[in-house]
Amino acid sequence: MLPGGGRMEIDMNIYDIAKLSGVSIATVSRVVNGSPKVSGQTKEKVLAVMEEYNYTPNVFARGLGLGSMQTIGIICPDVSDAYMARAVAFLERRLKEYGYDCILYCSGHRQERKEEAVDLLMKKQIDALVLVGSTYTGYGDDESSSTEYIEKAAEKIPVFLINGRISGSNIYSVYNRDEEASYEAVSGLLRAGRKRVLFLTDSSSYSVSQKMKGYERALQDYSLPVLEELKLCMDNRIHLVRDILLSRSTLEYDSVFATDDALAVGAVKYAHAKGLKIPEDLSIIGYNNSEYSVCCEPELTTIDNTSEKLCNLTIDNIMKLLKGEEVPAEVPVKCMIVKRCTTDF
Amino acid sequence: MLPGGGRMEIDMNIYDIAKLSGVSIATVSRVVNGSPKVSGQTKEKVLAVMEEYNYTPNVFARGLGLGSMQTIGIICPDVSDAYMARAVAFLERRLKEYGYDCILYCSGHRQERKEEAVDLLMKKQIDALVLVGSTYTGYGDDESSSTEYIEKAAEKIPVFLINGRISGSNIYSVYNRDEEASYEAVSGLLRAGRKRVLFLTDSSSYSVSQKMKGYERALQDYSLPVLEELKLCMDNRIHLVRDILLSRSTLEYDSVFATDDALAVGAVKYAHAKGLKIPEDLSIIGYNNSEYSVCCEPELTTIDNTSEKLCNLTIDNIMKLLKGEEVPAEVPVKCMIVKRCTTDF
DNA sequence: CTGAAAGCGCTAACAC
DNA sequence: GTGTTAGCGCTTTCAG
Repeated sequence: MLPGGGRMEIDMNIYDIAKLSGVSIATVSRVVNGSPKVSGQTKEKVLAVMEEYNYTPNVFARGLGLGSMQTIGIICPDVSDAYMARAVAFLERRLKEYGYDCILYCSGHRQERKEEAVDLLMKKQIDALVLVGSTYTGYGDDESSSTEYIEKAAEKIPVFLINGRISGSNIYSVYNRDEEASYEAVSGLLRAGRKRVLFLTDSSSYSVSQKMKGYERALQDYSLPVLEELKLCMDNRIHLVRDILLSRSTLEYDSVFATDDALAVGAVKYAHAKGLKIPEDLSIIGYNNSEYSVCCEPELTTIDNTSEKLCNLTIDNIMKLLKGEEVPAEVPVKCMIVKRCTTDF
Repeated sequence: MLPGGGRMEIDMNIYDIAKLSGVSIATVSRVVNGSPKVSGQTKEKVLAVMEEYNYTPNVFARGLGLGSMQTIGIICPDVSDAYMARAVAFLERRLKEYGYDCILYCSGHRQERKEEAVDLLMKKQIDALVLVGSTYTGYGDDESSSTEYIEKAAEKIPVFLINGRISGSNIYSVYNRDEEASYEAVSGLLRAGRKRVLFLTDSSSYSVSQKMKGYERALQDYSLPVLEELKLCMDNRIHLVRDILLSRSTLEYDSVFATDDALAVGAVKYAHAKGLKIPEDLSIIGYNNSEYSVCCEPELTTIDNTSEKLCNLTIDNIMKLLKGEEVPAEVPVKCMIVKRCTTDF
């Protein structure tokens, strides 16, 4: 039974439209693709018929001929992470403006699954690949991390790294100057008299390694030792972080530099649980300038690494490249420290 | 110039593989699709060749024939929202396990853009459509909100609502019992002696309307008036909420019931700014049991509406349906109140 | 400017 | 079991 006044919604194909408008399928194809060599009259006629019957070209058939489906693959370790989510949301929105669809893959941090993600996405005949997060830079969770799979993908389609850095042909990196920002932040801590800075992270990635470099460089500049015991890695769930910190009761530190806001909030919770005053007894710095940083009490001093900026630069690159223009292989971006209440500098 | 020892990576097609393994394309197709009627020997031979040349069937050609690409469309208003992000991450992961890819669209809350999202996704020949969030239930930001576009999509492919509820053929809803949970929560507030409960929300959706119903029913059960001035709607950005609340200095209330944790945190920040004690001077309840709720100080009493549960039920439905099994059109799910520190009940 | 026809790579009847 | 063949719907030469 059909609804009252509704037209029967049967999918039409190019032949139907051609017949209905009294032209050949080639002509229909031309107007669909906006070819200039169609007379105004025919064009309008065809357009009218397409409109009337609500015709949509079949993407598969079109893809078969063209070998492209106006689709861009996005891979990130985990969209439920606030930083990733913001980046993906932003990418998706901008890319859609340009008429591209996004296929999303969450790969986690394991090498094997990252390779699989790239593999599967490549089979989808995507036009470009965007990798969000510096985990895709050979610093995965397991030793054997290699970026070969990315370089291989780049042989076929352009690969864009957001906050990652791989050099290779057809690979384009936009990343934060994390080393620099971390150096500044930790220096601030040391300048304010802190001696033992806990380095808190939740993964090992290029970005984390940069942050650690900055951390170590600052320590060295202040003639302080780099202590392995002061480097901790754990999942970035607030209560979990607090509890782990509480359990490590013999570990001494007067400040925390976290590679992610949620970790820093965990440290804040730890301070509360121990009755430590912030920033007097414990000074804390987060990373990402996420909503978490204004959620806790006191609010976090954090590093703003504006994923929007990285995303925008990347999208510019994508569009340029797809239009055949030249694009820079590497774009480093400066991050700013947002001073709030968990530090006294 | 080709890289040293690498094999030339030219895409092969089914004909190449057929030739190389000395069989017909039909046989290759059969082994690709795991057809049982292929002898073990031939199968292995073909498999070996496919492996050796790293053959991948062309998805377009396959899609053209099958009219499907093992792809499921996901639409949500905004992945950068914590609740959505969690749901999308979860869906993506589970769906991938079943061999489905996800195309993601963020539609915002405007009717026009929601219709566009569905439209565009339908053209991608997706096998099913998942709508995350109750905004897709005719309660969008503008008056003219209709769910006709969803019903129309459901004529072609099954549509699954996560935390939304539309009845119609080929539409399957899994949603929280928000009315009930809100009733319980607000009743708790009233039982503890609160008289003026601020209702804080960030959108108008089916879910919000249910929460409001529960709120109003509780009020009525305690013979308290439903005051329109105590219903506020604003973006769920923490500092923004705090500032708006501060600016509405004449508005009086002794408790807040928020439809989202971030809003509730905004209220916590407001209380801090005004020097109000929580929960003594201001009692606050959030919604979603997100990390925000354990991030602020004191930690939020909130309603756990476990998107995981809704997602799991939905995925079960999808898989059943795609296998031709029967599935329930509606599955209501109970939400629990997680009591933490911002209430005194 | 327009039409005819040859693919694109794969699936699924249908024969053998 | 295996091969042959006719599409799937569209793009794109190549003629006209």
